[in-house]
Amino acid sequence: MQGPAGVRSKKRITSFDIAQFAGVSQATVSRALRGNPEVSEQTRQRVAAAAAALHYTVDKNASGLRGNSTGTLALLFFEDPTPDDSHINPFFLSMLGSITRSSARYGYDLLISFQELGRDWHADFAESKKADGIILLGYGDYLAQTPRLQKLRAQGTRLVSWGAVRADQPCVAVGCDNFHGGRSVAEHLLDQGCRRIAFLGDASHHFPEFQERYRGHQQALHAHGIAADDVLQVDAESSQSSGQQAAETLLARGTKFDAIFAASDLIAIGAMGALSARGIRVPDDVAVAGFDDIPMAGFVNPPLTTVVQDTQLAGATLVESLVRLIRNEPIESTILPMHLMVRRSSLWRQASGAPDRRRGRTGIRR
Amino acid sequence: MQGPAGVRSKKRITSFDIAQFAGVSQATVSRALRGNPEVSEQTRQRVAAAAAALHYTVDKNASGLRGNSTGTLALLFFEDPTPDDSHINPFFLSMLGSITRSSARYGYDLLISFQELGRDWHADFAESKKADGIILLGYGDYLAQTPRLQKLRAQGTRLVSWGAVRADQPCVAVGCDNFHGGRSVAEHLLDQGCRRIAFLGDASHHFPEFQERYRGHQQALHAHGIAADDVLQVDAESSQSSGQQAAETLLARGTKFDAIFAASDLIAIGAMGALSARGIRVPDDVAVAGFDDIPMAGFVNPPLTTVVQDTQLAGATLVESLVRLIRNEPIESTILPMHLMVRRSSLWRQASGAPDRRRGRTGIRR
DNA sequence: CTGAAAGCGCTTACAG
DNA sequence: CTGAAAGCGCTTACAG
Repeated sequence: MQGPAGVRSKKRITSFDIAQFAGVSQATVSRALRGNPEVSEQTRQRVAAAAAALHYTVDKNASGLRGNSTGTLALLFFEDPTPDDSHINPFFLSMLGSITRSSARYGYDLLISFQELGRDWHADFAESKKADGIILLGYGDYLAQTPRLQKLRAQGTRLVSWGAVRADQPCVAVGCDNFHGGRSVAEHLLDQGCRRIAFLGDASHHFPEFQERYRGHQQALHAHGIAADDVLQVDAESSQSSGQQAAETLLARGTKFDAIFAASDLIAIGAMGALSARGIRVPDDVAVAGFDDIPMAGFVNPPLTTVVQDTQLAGATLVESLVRLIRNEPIESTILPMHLMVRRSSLWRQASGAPDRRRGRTGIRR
Repeated sequence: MQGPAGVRSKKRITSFDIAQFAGVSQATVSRALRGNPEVSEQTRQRVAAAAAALHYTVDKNASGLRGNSTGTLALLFFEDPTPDDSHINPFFLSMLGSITRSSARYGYDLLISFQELGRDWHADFAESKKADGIILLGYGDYLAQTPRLQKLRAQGTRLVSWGAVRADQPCVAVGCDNFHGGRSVAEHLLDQGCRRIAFLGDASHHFPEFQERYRGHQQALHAHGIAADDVLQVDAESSQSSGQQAAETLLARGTKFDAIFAASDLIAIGAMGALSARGIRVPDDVAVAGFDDIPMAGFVNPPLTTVVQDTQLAGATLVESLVRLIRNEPIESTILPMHLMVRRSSLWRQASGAPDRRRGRTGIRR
């Protein structure tokens, strides 16, 4: 259905054709098209006109082979290997659009690839010269990746990662202010009168973003003279099913709690499902808040209070950082601001009129 | 932060290094690594071992330049130029994951790019040899694209589009069964007792997918002896704001309606917002159904009845079709099955106990 | 400011 | 089954 097998109807147009058409040498065509300032404006325009007339575009492969850049950025999504080909975290999905647009704005193509965290991904992209630089995206155990990142960096590979920003980062990172995000969620829940706030999310150093959110949470508690209680923290990774399990684990512990701060919206939504299955009402019995503001967050019932990360800005910053790295311009890691978005799921005090409910009580009701 | 400016620490390893290491010629290395069957198994293994030992990967640019394939597929998202850098249609987003995975499975990299429908996109990808084939994704006015597609096809460009599958298609297409999807929605609404079913969506030939859905809708009405009423059709494109506007237009017409069949979930969600703002209850006053089953659909209130398209299968089929095209294997357009997912938003008859409500009535209440 | 020439790292006829 | 050689279409020193 696509024309004779293996036959392209036209011979490829090359820079030599443009040279002939414009009456200059092939080398000049190349210079003119690359915007080399040594080329005279008049020549540049003649070449540009010839290229347009013949619908010429520079061959990416030849250009990439001869020069030292490919004009391509690689976006690597890291996922834990899920058996069930499941959906991508919607938060990352919404960053994808902005990363793509930003790449285009800088004149780069974007190669995307899903990687399992365990796999030998480092060789592939930089070394086979598929891309000039790499953006790393994904929650995950960054600690396990550190040696690889350091090796890559030593080889001169340009890479920027999304996530936790810390001093010992093996590469330039862009992330949002997880600490203050976590603190503002906890403060908000405390303002609602909640006192026994559970935290659902792996708060170990294996998940530095969650860990920062938890640190913010703890600081807010501390400022209110409340001691953190380990029984209120349950590990979870960022998925609905993990959130559901974590909530069930929490319920099984039989401890009292009046709020849940979930380390991500997916965890929060999973947890709300578990609560609802037990007949526990949100926010009347338990206030719930998440993190990320995925598109779904405003549509669940009740709408989810969460922390908004500006994915547009995040994507743009990632790309800009990487481009600067490629151009050998100075660049530092960036912490982006976030803000709390209060929706109904966390309005606990308002949910009940009774002032006595402001004190700790059992979140578990039947 | 990434090592000395512009300096890569190692000299690039080439196929000549592997040749020397394995004690064969460079040509043999190339053949062995490409899986050329002429190479003896013993040699192939020695080369593979050498490549692994030296962490060698074939240079994509050189390979792409010399050979006639790039090992890359391009995914082009078409969007109407939205001024507000807004979010991508979640339906397409969820196909992205499956397309990426499928590409990897066939050994292709995936280049993605957002394109404005009006722009001169055709030259870029095929002609600059960035990709061996192109996947076109997006709702949009395909009719306006037909000449371009035909030109591309004449040039031997491999391309596969998602969307309407019709005889006069200018390229191989993969799409879901929009006609039967539309019919099953309408039948379901009729089963609920609805008789005046509005259709929100551009049903012209400019939006062939919506048009097919509308055709299915009309056929179901016809089978029930109901004449289609133009006053019940309002144009909308696939966005929440457009859906909201369309619902407002419908309400402004002052005509009676007891159900809305929205041509996409985003339209449906926008319409539900408009209804809710007027105090019209869903599904009690007006039943609503959508199309696509975006992740949000199950979370809106009330949960949205919709048509499920299998995005996993869709992505896999798109990639498989394109790969077959590239390999010059015979390939036809594919229509994928879909199924109705009934949720609460359409349970109109059940919503009210009164049997007399089964007949036409005003959807507009205050 | 422009041209002639080298060469990036492969793939693939062409021989043998 | 394997090797020597040509050449894909560029970019960029090197001259002038």
